[in-house]
Amino acid sequence: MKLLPSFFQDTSTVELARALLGKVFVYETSLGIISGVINETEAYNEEDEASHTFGGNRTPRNEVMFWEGGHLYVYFTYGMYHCMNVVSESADYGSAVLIRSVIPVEGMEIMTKYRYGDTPIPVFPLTGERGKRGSKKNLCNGPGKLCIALGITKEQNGANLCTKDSKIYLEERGYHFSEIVTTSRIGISKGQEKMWRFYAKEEDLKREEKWV
DNA sequence: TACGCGATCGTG
DNA sequence: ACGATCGCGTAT
Repeated sequence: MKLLPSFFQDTSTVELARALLGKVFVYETSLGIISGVINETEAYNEEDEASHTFGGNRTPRNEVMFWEGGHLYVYFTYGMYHCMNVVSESADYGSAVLIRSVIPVEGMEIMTKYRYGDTPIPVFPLTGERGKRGSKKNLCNGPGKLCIALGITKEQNGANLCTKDSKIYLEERGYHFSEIVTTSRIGISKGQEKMWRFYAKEEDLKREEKWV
């Protein structure tokens, strides 16, 4: 069952960032289902100097951050990488949660192809040249890496995660982390005082026997 | 129209 | 510690 709009809209962005840990990100692609447990996030909102939307700054690039919670915001950075965010709160308030890492669940073979260039769909930059074959741990542990592994580009920017026929969505599957760490965010200069990064260690991952 | 920088990553 | 590489925002 897909997470509903209320899940994304009825809490603050910082609370949502925490609540997203343990949820499963799912992408139904033409090659098969790709999914992973979210284990690292960061919150960004209009009151935050590090946010694209600081002070209500609304541009073509960050437009999706102002849509209602439950959309996907994808942007391009460092001239090489995409980063993916889950839009939060209500329409016309610019806020989102950056997904920094997931633990692969389904479709690791597809992720490996996307990361290392064995795919017949050669869409992603630099996938063939770099690095060593991904272990489960190394495949999606970073905001740029996970977009390559999951096949997320600007084409998916603005996708609605909550419609009946959406191919990209989030689910509750009973995954649970025993310990959540709260820290300052990575790669920002302003807003370092905000403790808006949340992560869990992979070895803490547990799965309940039953789930809703 | 021009320029400087960045919510990164893998290698050294 | 550093270079790759380009879209976007800000300034001209």
